[in-house]
Amino acid sequence: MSSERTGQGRKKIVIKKMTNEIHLQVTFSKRRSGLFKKASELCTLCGADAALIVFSPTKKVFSFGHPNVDTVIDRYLSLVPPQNNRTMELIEAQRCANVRELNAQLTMLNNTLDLEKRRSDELNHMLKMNQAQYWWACPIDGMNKVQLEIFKKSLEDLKILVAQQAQRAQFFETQFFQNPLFHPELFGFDNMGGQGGYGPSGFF
Amino acid sequence: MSSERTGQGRKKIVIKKMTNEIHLQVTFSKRRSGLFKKASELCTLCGADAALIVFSPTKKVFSFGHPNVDTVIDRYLSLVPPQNNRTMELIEAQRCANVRELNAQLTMLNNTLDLEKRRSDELNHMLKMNQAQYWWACPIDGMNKVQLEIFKKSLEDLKILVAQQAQRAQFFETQFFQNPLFHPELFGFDNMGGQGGYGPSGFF
DNA sequence: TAAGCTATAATTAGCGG
DNA sequence: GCCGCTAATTATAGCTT
Repeated sequence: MSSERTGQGRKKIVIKKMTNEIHLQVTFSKRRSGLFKKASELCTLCGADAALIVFSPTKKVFSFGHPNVDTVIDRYLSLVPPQNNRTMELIEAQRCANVRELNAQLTMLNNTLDLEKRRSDELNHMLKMNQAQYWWACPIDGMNKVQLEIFKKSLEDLKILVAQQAQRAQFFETQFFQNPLFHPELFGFDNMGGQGGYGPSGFF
Repeated sequence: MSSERTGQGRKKIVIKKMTNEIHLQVTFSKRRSGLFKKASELCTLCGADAALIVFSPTKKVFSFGHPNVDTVIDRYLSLVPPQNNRTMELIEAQRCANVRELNAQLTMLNNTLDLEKRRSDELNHMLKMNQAQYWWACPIDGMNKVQLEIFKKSLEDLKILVAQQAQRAQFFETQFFQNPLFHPELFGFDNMGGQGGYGPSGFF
């Protein structure tokens, strides 16, 4: 069935123009998305500004910019930062911080939901197993007790996660409902407002 | 002699603005070169044209272009209509629409999570009751079967809700990652970078 | 055409010089 | 700050569905 040693995995390639058009399309698509991801990560991690413009072999255009393409291009074309419009700069900076943060939040949210989905599936499966067993085993025997302990623990974790998410969601809702552009005191807020670590580590 | 192996090797990191300035500099340097390498490989492998401009946190500029930066920029700018006031209005309107929509999403998400929290509490309580009963009642009697049925149903509902939310979140993530300021359909060409989902399982 | 998989190549975080 | 090292994480080439 599945364990045919079909794919040998990734092979080394030489960086030369690909000849096979089909492979080229696929490779372009994969590598393009990888490139854009790396660019966005660089911006997020290091607070760098960047613009990336790519024309596909079929002449389609793809672009990414932080804070946005034109701003970076302008800066590049004339390495003179607009001194005459500091307010706009601040507003732009604030907006970008929000968008960046928003992206991070959405990423995290997606991760969390993904995890919850998986856990939900597991619980569901476990429940089915439990039910199936009721026909031939008495749950008073240790086995079911253990299962239920785990089950209970999972539910408690879920509860906590849900509560945390609700809190986070509320936080951002607040952020956006109050037009941030008109809150100068917020202008210094650095990327993330508080309650740190929403990576896997900070979360579980 | 190869003395003690002090390094533990690479550690997983969260894609969030780095706080340590020293680490940030090093990371920027490494990742920048990696990014430029990837860009150049994409051009060579697929015959794509690309321009990449990066401003370091310390405002230094780095650029790469194939065939060269200015050519690609010109080509890009010629595709994007001049930034007249009407276009700016459209862009701004679009952005506001996104934020408004996002707020609606967050509100809904909050409501959903609230509901789920309550349901989770109920289930938890139910489970405790269930466990308590194990000492004197055999769960094979209809009562527990019914409870577990409800439980199962609840989990299934939760699973669906979570899946829906994940989809929505992904939609918005895509919206923002793909340079939302330039919706191609507004300008008559298609630069949809497709393939959403940076972050979880990637992206963002 | 796109999406998923898996083994492997490539990148890079954390240290030390 | 740059270079090198090593172990782990990520990206992805070649297939399959």
